[in-house]
Amino acid sequence: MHFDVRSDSPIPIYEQIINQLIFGIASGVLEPGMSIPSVRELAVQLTVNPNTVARAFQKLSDRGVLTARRGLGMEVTAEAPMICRNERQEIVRQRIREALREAVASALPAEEIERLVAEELHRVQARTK
Amino acid sequence: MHFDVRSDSPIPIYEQIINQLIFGIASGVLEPGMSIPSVRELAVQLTVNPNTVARAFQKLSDRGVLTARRGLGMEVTAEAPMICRNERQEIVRQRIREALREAVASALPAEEIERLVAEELHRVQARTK
Amino acid sequence: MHFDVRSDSPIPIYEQIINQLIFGIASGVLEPGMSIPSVRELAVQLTVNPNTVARAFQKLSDRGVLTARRGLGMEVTAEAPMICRNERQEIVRQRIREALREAVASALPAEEIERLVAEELHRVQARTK
Amino acid sequence: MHFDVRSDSPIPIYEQIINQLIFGIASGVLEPGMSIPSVRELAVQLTVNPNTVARAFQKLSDRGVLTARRGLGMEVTAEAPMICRNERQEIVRQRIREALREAVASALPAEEIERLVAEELHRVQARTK
DNA sequence: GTGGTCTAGACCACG
DNA sequence: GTGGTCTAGACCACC
Repeated sequence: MHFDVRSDSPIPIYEQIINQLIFGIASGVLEPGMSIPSVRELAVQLTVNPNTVARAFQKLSDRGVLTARRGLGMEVTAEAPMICRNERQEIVRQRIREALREAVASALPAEEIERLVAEELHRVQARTK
Repeated sequence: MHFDVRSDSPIPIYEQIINQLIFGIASGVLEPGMSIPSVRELAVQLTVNPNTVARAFQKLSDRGVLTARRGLGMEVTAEAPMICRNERQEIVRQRIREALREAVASALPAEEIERLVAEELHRVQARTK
Repeated sequence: MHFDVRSDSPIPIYEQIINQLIFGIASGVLEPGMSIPSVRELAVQLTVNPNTVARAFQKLSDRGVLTARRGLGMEVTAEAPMICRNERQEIVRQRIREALREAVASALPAEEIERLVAEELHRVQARTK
Repeated sequence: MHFDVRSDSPIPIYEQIINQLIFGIASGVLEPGMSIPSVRELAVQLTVNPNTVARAFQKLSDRGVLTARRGLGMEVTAEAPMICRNERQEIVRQRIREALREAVASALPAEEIERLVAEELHRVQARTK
C-alpha cells in the first residue's frame, strides 16, 4: 500500500496516516484479518517518528478499525470496512466542501470556480493514470 | 467588509484573516488608500487578541499588500490589487487541488468524486444566493 | 533650508528633524538670532504632524539650541553654533561607526567593504553636485 | 556562532537576530542542514524573550532561509546561502549609504567626511584583529 | 525536547 | 487614537 505524507501540510501527520489507512481499508486494499505494517516499519517508510505512527494506530484502535494482536502487530477488524467506507466519504466530502466554501467566499466568479475545479479534477485524475 | 474566523479550523486564525483581506482586496471591496479596520477594532469584532490581528497585518505588510501609516493605521498599497488577485487564485486553486488529490487518493470511484463535487458546488452556491 | 524626512526609516521623524536643524546651524545656514520656520509651517512643508515638529523644537530648546520668543516663534541661540558643530560631528561619526561595525560583523572581506564604501561615497557625492 | 544584540539600538532586536543569522549563513559559518540553536536556547543566550527569537526565525522561514523540522528545530535551507549572500551585501550597502547620505546632508566638508570614514574604518578593523 | 499559535498586557513613537 | 516591539506564559502537535 502506498502512503503519502506531507510534512508541510497544516493537517497533523498522524491524521494524514489515519486517513490513508481508512482509505486503504475502505477501498479493500487492506482487508479484515490482514496485519498492517508495524509501527517501526511504517515509520521508516514514511521517514516519520515512530511515536507519530503509533498515535495513528492508537486512534484507529480506539475507533474499532484496528485491533492489537499481542506480539503480532495490528490487525484490521471485521467491522473496519463498513466503518471506513462511511468515514471515507465524510472525510472527502468535508474537504471538498471546505475548499468550495472558501472559493465562494473569495468572490471569484462562479464560472472561474467551475473552471478551476474542472482543471484540477482533470489534472489530478491524469496524474494517477 | 465581513470577516468570518473559525477558531476550530486547522488553519491559523492569523492566516484566515490574511486570506480574507486578500479576498477583499482582490474583489475590490477594499481599495488602495486606507479603509482597513484598525488592529484593535478588528480584534474586538473577531473576538480575537489584538496581537493575532497585528500578526496578519504585519505579514501582509511584509508582502507589500499593506503599509503602515504611523498613527493613522494600515493602508492598502497601490500594487495590492494586482498581488491579491494573483494570490487569491493560487489560494483557491491550491485548496481545491488538495481536496481533489485526497479524494482521488481515497480510491473513491471517479464518478462518485464528480458527484460529490457537483453536489457540494451546488450546495455552496445555493447558500450564498 | 532644505529638509528631507523619511517616514520609513527606523529613526523617529522628530529625531530626523532635530538632526537636520543641528546640521543647518552647524553649517551656518541658520544663524543665531534668526527665527526658524514655525511649527505649522514646517509641519506643512514636511507633511508631518505638527506635534512631531513641536517635539523636535522642544528637545532642541531643552538642549539650549533654540529658545522660544513669545509670540515670535523659535530663535537660534547664541551658543547654538558651538553646540551644533560638536553634535554634528558626533552624530555623523556615530552613524558611520555603526555602519562599518555592522559591515565588519557581516564577515564581508575587507576589500569588499572598502569597495562598497568608496562606491557609495562616490555615489552620494555625485548626487549632491 | 556568536550573537550580539543591543537592546538600546533603534533596530528591533528580532531584526538584529535576522541580520546576524543572514551574516552567519552568508559567511558559511552556518551551512545547509541543521545547526541553528533552538528558540529557547538562543533566547537564554541573548537574555531575550523566546517569542522575540521565534519572530526572527519565523520571518527567515517566510523568506525561505530557514525551514522548521517539527520537533527537531530549524534547518538552514539549500537555497539559503545564495539568498543570504545577496541580502548581506544589500544590508551592508544600505546601511553605509544611509550613513554617508547623512554625512553629506550635514554639510561637513568632503575631506572631513573622508577623514572620518577612514578613521572609523581603521578603528573598526583594528578591533577585530 | 522542538517550533507554532494564541492570549494578555506593557511601553514606545507617532498623529 | 494608531501600529510596532517586547515580555510572560499558556497550550498544541510533533520528535
